[in-house]
Amino acid sequence: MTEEILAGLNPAQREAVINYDGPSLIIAGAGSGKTRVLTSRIAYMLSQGVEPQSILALTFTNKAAREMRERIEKMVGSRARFIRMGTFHSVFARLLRENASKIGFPDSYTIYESNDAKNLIKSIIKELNLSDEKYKPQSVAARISMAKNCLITPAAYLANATLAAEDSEAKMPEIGNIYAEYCRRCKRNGAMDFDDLLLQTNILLRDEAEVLNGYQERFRYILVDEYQDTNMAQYIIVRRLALKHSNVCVVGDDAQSIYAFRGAKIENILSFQRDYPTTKVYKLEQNYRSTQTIVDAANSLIKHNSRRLEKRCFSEAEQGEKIRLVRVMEDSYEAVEVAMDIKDRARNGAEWRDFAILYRTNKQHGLFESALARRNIPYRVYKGLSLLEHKDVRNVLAYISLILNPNDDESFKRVVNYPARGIGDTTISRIEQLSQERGKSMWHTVAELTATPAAAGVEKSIIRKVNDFVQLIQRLSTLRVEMGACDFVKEVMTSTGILHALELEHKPENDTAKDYLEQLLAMIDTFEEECHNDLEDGLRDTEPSIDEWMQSVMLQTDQDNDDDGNKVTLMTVHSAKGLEYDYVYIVGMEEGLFPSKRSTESLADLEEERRLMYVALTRAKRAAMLSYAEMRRVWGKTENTIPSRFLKDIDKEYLDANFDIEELHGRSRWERALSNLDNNSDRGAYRSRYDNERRSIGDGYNGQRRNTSPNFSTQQQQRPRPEIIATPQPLDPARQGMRKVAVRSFESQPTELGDCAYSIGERVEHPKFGVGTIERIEPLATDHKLVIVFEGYGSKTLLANYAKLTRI
DNA sequence: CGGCCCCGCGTTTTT
DNA sequence: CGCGGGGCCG
Repeated sequence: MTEEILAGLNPAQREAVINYDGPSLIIAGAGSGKTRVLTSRIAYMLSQGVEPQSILALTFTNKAAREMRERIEKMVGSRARFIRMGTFHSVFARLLRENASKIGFPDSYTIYESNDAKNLIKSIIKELNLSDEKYKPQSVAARISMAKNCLITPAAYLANATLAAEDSEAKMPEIGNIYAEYCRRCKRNGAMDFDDLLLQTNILLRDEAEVLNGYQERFRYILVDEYQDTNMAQYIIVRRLALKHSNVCVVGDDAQSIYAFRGAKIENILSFQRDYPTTKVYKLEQNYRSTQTIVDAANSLIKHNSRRLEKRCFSEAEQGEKIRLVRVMEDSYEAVEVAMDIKDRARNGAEWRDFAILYRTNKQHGLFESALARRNIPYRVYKGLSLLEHKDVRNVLAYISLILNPNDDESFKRVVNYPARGIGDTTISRIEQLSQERGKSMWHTVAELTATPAAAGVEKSIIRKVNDFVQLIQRLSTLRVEMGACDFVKEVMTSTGILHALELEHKPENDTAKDYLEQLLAMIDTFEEECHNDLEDGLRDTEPSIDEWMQSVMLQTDQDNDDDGNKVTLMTVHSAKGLEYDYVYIVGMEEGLFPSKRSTESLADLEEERRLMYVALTRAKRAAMLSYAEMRRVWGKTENTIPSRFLKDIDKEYLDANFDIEELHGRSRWERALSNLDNNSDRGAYRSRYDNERRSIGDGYNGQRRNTSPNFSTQQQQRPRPEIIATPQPLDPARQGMRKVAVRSFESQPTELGDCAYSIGERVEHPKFGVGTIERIEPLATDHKLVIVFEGYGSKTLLANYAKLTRI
C-alpha cells in the first residue's frame, strides 16, 4: 500500500509526501506533479493511520477539489470521502451554516453572488442620494470587496485616514458610509456575500474561542493548494486553524500567481517561512508535462519579472516543436488559422479533447465558435455559470431564497411582482416604508398586514394586491418541508405562475426561458439522485433538501464539466489554471488585450499579466501556438493593433513565426505600410491560403445536435451565418456583405495614407488648442488618428475628419 | 402600472 | 454591436 503510493515519485516529490508533520512549503513549478504530490501525501497520511476527518484540504476551484478527491479515492478507497475538501468558500460556507447564529446571522443565511451584492450597493447609493455617475456600483463593490478581503470592518474603514484619502482622490468620499450601510443591510437581510464567507469565518474564529478550539482539534492537518493565490482573509483563517498543531502544508508557485486583482497576496507564499520558522521547503522543479521547448520558452518569458522565488524549471521530455507564432490580418482570420491547425493535427491522430483555445477575455470566444462550428469541429466553451445567470432562473432562485430566508428584502423585491401582479414601484416603496416603521422585514410586514387587515390601518388596495402573494409564499413554505427538492422547485415554477406566463405567449425567448427552467430541474434532479446514492452507500445520513442544493449551487462556477465527450475546449486563461492540453492556442496576443489595457500602467499589474501568460504557455504538453491580428473589431469599429510585448519576451529561438520575427521589434504594420514596405505578393499568398482551405471545408455543416449541459454553450445548432466566417474574398467588394468595411480598409490602407489630408511635421491650427505640429498619423478604418503637439496644451490625439483643423 | 423605445456605455480576469 | 436603464406614453 505504502509502496504503491510512493512508487514513481522522484526524490523531491517523495520527500514532500512522506514528511507530513509540521509546516511544509512545497514550491511546485508548472507541470511538476503538484497534484500528484498533494494526493499522494494525503493518501500516505491515511496509510499511516491519520483519520480522514482530521484532514482539511483547501483548493481553489470546486473542480480541483473534486478531482483530488477522486484521485485519492482511487488510492485509498471511499474513506477519502470523509476528508473535508473544497474551496475556501464552500468549506467555510458550510462551517458558517453550523455557527452563523453565534455571530448574528441565521444559520439559513442567504448567499449573495456578485450581482446580488452589486444590486444592493446600487440601491444604497440611490438611497444615500449619491450620484451613480460618480459612484459606479462596480467600483464601489470592488472597494468593499478589497476591504473585506483585508479584514477591514466598516468601523475600521471609516477610521482609516489612508483609505479616506484614497476615496477622496477617487472622488468617492462616501464609500465608507456605503460600506457600513451595506453591511447593516446584509445582516438585516440575513445574507452574506462571497467575501463575507471568509470575513465572517474570521470573526467567528476570533470571537468564539470554543468554536476555534473545536476546529483546531478536528482539523489537525491542513493542506492548501494554490497558496500563492490566497488573500489576507484566507491567510488568517489558515493561520488561526493551524495555530495549535502547525501541521500546515501549502503548495504553490509564485510564478503562477494571477489573482492579485481580487486581493490575493503573493507575499503569503513569499513569507511562509517567516510565519512558520520550522518550515521544511520542498522544490519541485522537474516539469513532466511539457516539451523542453515549451518549458524553456516559458522560463525565458518569466525571466522578465523582477519578483520571483529562485527555482530552475526544466524538462527532460523531448525537445518538441517550436512554438508557432501566427500573425493574421484581422481577428476573424485568427480563428480560421486556429481551426485549420486543429484540423491538421486531428487528421494526424489527435483527439478533439487534446486542444484548448485560451484567450484573455471572455468576449473573445465568439469568432472561434463560428470557425470551429463551420468546420464541424466539436467544442465547448467554459463560461462562468451561464445557466444560473439567466434572468428567469435567477427569479426562480429568488423565490426559493425568500422561502428559505424570508428576511431577505432583496429577494422579496425581486419576486413580489414577478410574474406581474400589479404590484408596482409605488406599492413596493410603501411596503418598504412600512417595514422600516415596524422594524421588520418586508415579508413579515406584508404577512402581518394580511393577517390583521382591520388593525393595520393601511391602504386597502395594498393589502388586496399583496394578499395572494402572501398566501402563495406561505403555501410554498409548507410544501418545502414535505416535498423533494426537484418536485418542490417544479411546484414553485407552476404555482407562482412563472411557467404559465411563459407559455401564454409564443415568443422565442420564452421557449429558451422554459428550456433553462427545464435544465434547472434536471440539475436539481441529478443532485438529488447523487445524494440518494450517497445515502445508500452510507456516506450521508440525511435526505437531500433544496436548502442544501441552494448553498452548494451558489458557490459553483464550472459545475458539470464531467468530461462530457470529446471536444475542443475554449476558455479564458484564468480558468485554464491547473489544466493541461496537448495543444494550446493562445490567441489575441496584442497590446491592450494581453496584456490587458488596465495592467499596463503599473509594473506589479504587468508582472501579474506576464505570469498569466506563463500560466497559459505552460498548459501545453506537446505544442503551443500564439497568434495575433493586426486589426481587431472592437465595439463595432476596426482598430489597428500592436503585437503583445510578451511575444518579444520569449526568446526567439523557441519561436517559428509566419513572418519576419524581427518585425516584432521594429515597426508595426501601418508603419511598414507608411514606408511602402508592405509586400503585395505576401497578400496574394495570404488570400489563397484561406481560399483553398475554404473550398476544402465545403458547405455541408451538420453540427451535432446534442449536449444540453447547462454550463457550456455548445456549437450553434443551426448553420452559422456564412458572413461571419472570415474568408477574404478578393473579388467584388460589393458582394462581401458584412466583411466589406474591414476588408476594404485593409486593402486601401497604404494608399489611404496618401489620402490623409495631413502629413507628419505639418503645422496646423485648432480653434481651442491653437497652433501645433503633427507628430504621428495612424490610419483607422475610415479616418486618421492624428497625434498633435500643441504649444501650451501638450500632445493631443484628434481625428482628422472631425477635428476642426486648419493648415498653416 | 406596464410596455416600448431610445440612448449611453462597456470589456479584464473569478470564488 | 448589444445590453440595460431610464424616460415617456398608453
